[in-house]
Amino acid sequence: MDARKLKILAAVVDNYVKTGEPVGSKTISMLPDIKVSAATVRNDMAILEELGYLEQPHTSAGRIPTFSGYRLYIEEILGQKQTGLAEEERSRLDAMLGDEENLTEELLLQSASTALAEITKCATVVSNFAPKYSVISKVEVIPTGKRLYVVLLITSNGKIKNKACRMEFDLTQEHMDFFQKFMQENLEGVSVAELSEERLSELVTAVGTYMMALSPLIQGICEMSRDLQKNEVYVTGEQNLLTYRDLDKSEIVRFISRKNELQSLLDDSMSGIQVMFGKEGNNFVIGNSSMIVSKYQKGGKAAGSLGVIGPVRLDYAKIIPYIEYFTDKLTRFISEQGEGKEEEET
Amino acid sequence: MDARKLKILAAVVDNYVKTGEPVGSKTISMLPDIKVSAATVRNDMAILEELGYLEQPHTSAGRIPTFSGYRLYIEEILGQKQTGLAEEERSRLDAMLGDEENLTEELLLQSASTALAEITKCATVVSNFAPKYSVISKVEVIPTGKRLYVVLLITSNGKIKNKACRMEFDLTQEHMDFFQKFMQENLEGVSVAELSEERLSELVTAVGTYMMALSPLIQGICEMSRDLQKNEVYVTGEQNLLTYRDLDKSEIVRFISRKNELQSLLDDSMSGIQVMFGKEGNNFVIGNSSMIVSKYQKGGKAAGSLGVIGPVRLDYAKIIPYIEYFTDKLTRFISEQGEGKEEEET
DNA sequence: TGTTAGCACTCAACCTCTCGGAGTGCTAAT
DNA sequence: ATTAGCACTCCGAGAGGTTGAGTGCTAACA
Repeated sequence: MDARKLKILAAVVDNYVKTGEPVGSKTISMLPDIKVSAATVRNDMAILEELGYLEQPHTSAGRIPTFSGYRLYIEEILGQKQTGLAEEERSRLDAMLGDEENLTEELLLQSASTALAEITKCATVVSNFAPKYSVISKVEVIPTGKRLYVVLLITSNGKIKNKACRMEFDLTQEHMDFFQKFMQENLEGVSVAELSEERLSELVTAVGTYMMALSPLIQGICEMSRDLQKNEVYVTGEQNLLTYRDLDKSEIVRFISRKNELQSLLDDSMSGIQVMFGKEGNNFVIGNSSMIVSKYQKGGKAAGSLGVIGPVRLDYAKIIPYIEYFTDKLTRFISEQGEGKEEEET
Repeated sequence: MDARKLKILAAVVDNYVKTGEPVGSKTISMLPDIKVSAATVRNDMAILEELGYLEQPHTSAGRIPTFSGYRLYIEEILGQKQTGLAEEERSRLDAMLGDEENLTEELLLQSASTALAEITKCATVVSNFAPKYSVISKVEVIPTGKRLYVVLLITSNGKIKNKACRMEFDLTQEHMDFFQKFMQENLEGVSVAELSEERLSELVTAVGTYMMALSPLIQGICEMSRDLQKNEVYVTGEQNLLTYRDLDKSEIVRFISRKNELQSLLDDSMSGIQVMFGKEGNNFVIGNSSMIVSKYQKGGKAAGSLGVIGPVRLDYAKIIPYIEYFTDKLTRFISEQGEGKEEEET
């Protein structure tokens, strides 16, 4: 695989991304940094096709990149890129994030993902790995109607969950005080990760038959803790996907309604930029789509990921730096925020 | 407008809804309850066209209903329908709502809207009018990080809002206790509707310069109260819209991203079934679409609405009873729930 | 041995033309 | 008032032809 072939591959990708049309040998031979004739390019393209990097939609059409072709191209880009973004681009991105007042991790994630969706005209995906170290900091019960109570669960990292529970009968103030005190004592400081069903059912038995009636509340806590342990995945800008002709509309629809399954693709295992192509195995994602994600960190560990989902035909050279910029920013922001918290937790 | 013309109009609508093709005179003349010949039907159709109820896509094609045609048709349906749903259909719908355990108004709304989306293959819209009579029942501040606090607002009808606020400096326990007590005293029992910006800024001044630093928290309450006063509008099943050929895809996309503007169409003014057609003035809705909504009630007043958005070409005769069934159910459910609450509030 | 010009070949895309059929409006008869 | 008959309109599907971009191969060339 000599340098010229790589150059030709890159030219095919660039051109195809730009125009959406198969790229012919003549087009490439006329590029400024290709010094050889169309015939030579043709020979090389035939070889690239044999190697599985290019393909022809039909005889007598130009070539388009295969998934492997894109992969190789992206590796090339990632290998040589060290330039990062121009100053003006960075400030443009910053402007899109909105004012820095009152910023929280969540808000930053949100604005980053909408900004990314707007720039790239793709759907963006954000996931927030359930922090292993967060602990319960508060449990509360609030009556909101006849035999209707809301249980509130607050974690050390500021997540608030609430759940309405219907009871068999009205609770007395005494009941509620007891429950709250009991839960506070038994759950405060308990890591969310440890909040298993068993642990809670232990509590139910500990609470005794007298308090049997409180089990809906405990059930509620159970459900909330399960939610808290789940990685959250949000997708924004799905509409953007509809504008691409090379994505199948009905697949997009299926994807949108099953997007929670994305979770399985986004765990905290890998780090750095990761590019996946649709329908290479994972058969719920959209065929002919690609997903670019990068992780952001918290205390040295992957804390979540941010990325885009779009057609395979994407301007990777532009989009990858954008995503990296945002995840870097998130990592930095969190570490600044985190300082105070770490102290608190020691 | 004699009975036969109405029958013919209805036949055109029925047929067009079923097939999507313009309907010709011959098709209609062969229907069992049309006793006249095709030529007669043609004459009547020409008159119906003159009256603006039918139109021709082009000469020498069949007729399709105009918006007015649909309107008239729907009025007819609404006029004569009193049958309601068959028992089996009702139980089918009930089954789709899931188990009745632990049901809240919100959950019921949610399951009704997903069920409706599934049955009708349309998008469904749900709005929850901000209840005018709900009052603040609890205010709370919880520290969640360095200079980071969450303010919690709970209303008498069980709505919980929370907002993270970044402060200039860390609050002492004393500060927090003061704030909480102060707010509790001044806001508890205050109707959400009265929670204007002015009222809150009065509080800020009342609190004095000493507590000036607490203004981010009060700001937070401000924002939450604004949210609480807003009618909530949710749309589900937008994907379904994409499957209709007679809706413009790009309009759907625009609609999805601007769906919060629906709010303006869904206020608590009217009640009963209401059918609107896209692009008859409201120019943000989807052209050639229709929206059927019905209101559900709480204490005799409209409390929210539930409906579907789909192509104009809808089986109104089926869908309208479905929607009515769900809104009736909601009204009933709420009034059962409400009993306890009303007592509480007196 | 790598590169290039030349040439025959392929195939999608586009245009044009034709033709059938569904449906109409009108008129005259019932 | 209703109907049969008839000439007319126009969409849409299909057939056929042309164009042009692009290819693979071969033979000549450095």
